[in-house]
Order: sequence, then structure tokens, then C-alpha cells
Amino acid sequence: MRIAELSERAGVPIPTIKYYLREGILPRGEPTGRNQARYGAEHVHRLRLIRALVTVGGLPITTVREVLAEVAEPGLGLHTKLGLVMRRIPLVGTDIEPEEEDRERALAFVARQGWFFYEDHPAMDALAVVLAGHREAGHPVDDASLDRYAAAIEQVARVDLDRVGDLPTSEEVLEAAAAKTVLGDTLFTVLRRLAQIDESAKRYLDEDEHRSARED
Amino acid sequence: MRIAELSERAGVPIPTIKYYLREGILPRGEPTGRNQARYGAEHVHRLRLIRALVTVGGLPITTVREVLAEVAEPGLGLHTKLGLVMRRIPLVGTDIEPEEEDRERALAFVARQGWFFYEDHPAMDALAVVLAGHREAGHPVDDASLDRYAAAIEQVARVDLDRVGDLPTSEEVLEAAAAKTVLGDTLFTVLRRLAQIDESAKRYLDEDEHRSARED
DNA sequence: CTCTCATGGGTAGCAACACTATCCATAGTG
DNA sequence: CACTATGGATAGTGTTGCTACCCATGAGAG
Repeated sequence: MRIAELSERAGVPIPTIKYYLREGILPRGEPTGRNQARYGAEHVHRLRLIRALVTVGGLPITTVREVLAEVAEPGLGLHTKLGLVMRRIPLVGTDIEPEEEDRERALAFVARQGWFFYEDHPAMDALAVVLAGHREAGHPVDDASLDRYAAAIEQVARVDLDRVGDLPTSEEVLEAAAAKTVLGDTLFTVLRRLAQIDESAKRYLDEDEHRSARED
Repeated sequence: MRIAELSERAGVPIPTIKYYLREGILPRGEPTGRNQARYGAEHVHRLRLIRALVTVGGLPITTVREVLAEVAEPGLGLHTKLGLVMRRIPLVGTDIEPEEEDRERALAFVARQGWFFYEDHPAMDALAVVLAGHREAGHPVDDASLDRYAAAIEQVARVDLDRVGDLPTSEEVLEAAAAKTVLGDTLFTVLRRLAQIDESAKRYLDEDEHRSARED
């Protein structure tokens, strides 16, 4: 197919497709002449993936390029490779500089959970930054809450990894992992909000009704 | 204190403070003359809160204004008010239009969990959008995974609401809830990444080591 | 009281980001 | 053979979150 059909099928405007081609996040089609190229189903799939990562996952274009390039790069074991892909996905817009105190809490936390971790992993930095952010905002997180979160999150990570492993090629595993991580972050945020609504309703809804009854 | 000291204590440059004043997300100081005003500790606190919401939570400035304005607005019961504050916090950059199928799955999901919900709540739309995103990206989420996520998230929401309720004034409760929701989204993402690393290590690290041993 | 520098307030400018629009030589198509 | 579509490049646009500059006024040092 040519660009018009690709645009049609993926639901992405032609100028945007050209932009992605320029940026190297969508591979060029197979050239069939000086100014013609043929695109395939994999281009449609890639475009839809990019759109989802950008709009739903909120990933910057440059990161999409890095992540997809890393996925395509062959070699190494699955855990190692997965780790490399994950490192590309940004976690926090660093501007807040964590104190030593925050870094120590981050380390103590993972140690307390008995989690396997790398001391210099960006996610560890990010944890320190987030703890610092809470503290600076005047709403610090206490260790007890952190530990209760951790117990729940372990379940989540188990689900995350469960279905991914049995895909045929390691490139498919990596793409699925990247997509499910990025989109899963958003999914997760949404589910948390829904669960909060439920929890808040269970705790305070009666109260509110009594209150508005009193106000009548 | 005057602006220089405020800037110093909050760690925010003077031009940025002026910008926040213009945008109405930082209240004006008490005027002491035609071009003088006095700022207090509450301004320092507010500035730090704004910085955390923007840099760690990734909230747009306009949303910060809306959220803080909503928190300051008095009246109504706590659940109702909390709901109004939460509605201000954006969940997804809508560009993907969910299919009927996605909306139905979203509704079926909350019904299956027995969660209290509002059919037209932005979080319900967001869930449909996220499900659509996964599907369009070629990595749909199955109901079984969704349900397992839900079980874990219920725990999280319980922790979220546990410590907030016993603050003295309802404005404090609301600010805390808003801050912990926004910053908590980021915290959560980071914890998930750390838990994924642990889970991936537990599953694949041995494999990787054997593999690199074979490659020696 | 005067000199100097800081302040509040406003307007304009800037860098990054994610597209869009325009242009042009060439290809495919009726 | 006319005429639209294509690939490729270069330039422009709108939004966001600041940053720089300007100016009249005010505070504080000497």
C-alpha cells in the first residue's frame, strides 16, 4: 500500500506519518522508485502502537524512538534485555533534587521488601525523587503506607509478567512488555482512581447523605 | 517576608513566582504599599506544593489552578467534595476514540468488582480510552488480568484513604487527598517498575546467567 | 534627605515539543 | 498526455512553562 492508504488504515494524517518517518520512529517503506515506497501491515501496526504510546501513555516522541530501537536490537538474555528497554521509559521530570534522607529511605524500602534491585537504577533515583516530592509538598509518605503499597504492587507485577513470557519471538515479548508497561501505567492510574471513588463512597457517602439530610 | 526571601526559601526563581502570581495559582501577598507585599509561611508551602505537583506529578499549570481552587471552595460533604477535586485531575490525553466495545468492557468491569461508580465519570471514559489504546496497540488486556489488577488496586485505594480522613479541617483533607493522588500516581508507577524488576529477576535472571555461561 | 537597589506589575521573548503546511521533482493512472 | 499522488525536504504553527526586560515606586544605608 502507499501512504494514503496507510494513513487511512491507521487513522493518522499523512503529514504526521511523514514526520514519524523523518524522526525515524516509523521505518521507511520498501522503495519502488525514486519517489515511491510500499508499506505493509507492520507499518499499520507500528503506527497504531506509536499513537497509543504517545496519546494514552504520554510518552515523548524521542522516547518512543529509543524504546522501539532498543526492542529491535537483538542479543542478551531476556531479563537483561527487558531491563534495558525499561530503562528508556522516563519516570519523573527531574527538577526536585532528593536529599540523602530520601535516597536512604528508597534503599531501605526495597531492602525491606526483599526485592532484587540495582542500586544505581533510574527507578531507584525516581523513587528518591518521588519521596522528596511528597516531603516537599508537605505530605510525606510513611513507611507503613509504603509497605502496604508494596504488597499490592507485587501482585500487579506478577500479572504484568505472567502473560508476556510465552510469546514466540523475543522481539514480540519485548514489544509487548514495553507496550504493557507504558499503557499499563495509565491503566493503573485510572483503576486507582476508580477504586478510590469506590472506597471514598464506602467510607463517606452515608455521612454526606446524613449531612445533606441535616441541611434540608 | 518579601519576594527575594520567598524565592530563597521555596527554591523557586523570582520570575517563576511572578508567573505563578499572574496565573493565579499562588495567592498575592498582603499589600503593604503600592508596589510592596508581604508573604508568609503559607506561600512557601504553596510554592513547594505547586513545584511537586508540576515536576513530580506532571500536572499542567492550568490544572494546578483548578485543583487548588476547588480545594479552597467550601461546602458539601467530604465524599462529594473529594469527587469534585478528583474530577479536575486529568487521566489521559484523549485522542483515541473508544469503540462501544471498550465502553461496555469498562462498565462490565466495575460492575464485576461490585464497585460504586458513576456511569458518566471521566474516570470511566478514561478506562474505555485506555482499553481502546491497548487494543489498538495490538496488546489488548484480558478480563482475567484486569480482575487481578483490581484486587490489588483495592488494597492501594484503602491505604490511600486511610490516613487522610483524620486531618483537622476539610480543606486540609482535600489538599492532602489531591497531593497524595497526584504524587501517588507517580509513586505508584515507580513502585510498579521496581516490582517488575524484582519479578523479572526472579523469573529470568537464572536463565540469563545460564545463557551467558553457555556463550562463554 | 538622598542615593541606590529591590519590588511589584506588566509585556514581550524564548526554548521545547508535536505537529502542519508548502514546495518540488518524479511516479503512477485514466 | 494531462493530472493527481508521492516521497522528501524545509519552514511555519500553536501550546506550554517559563525567563528577560522595563518602569514607577518604595525601603533602607549613609
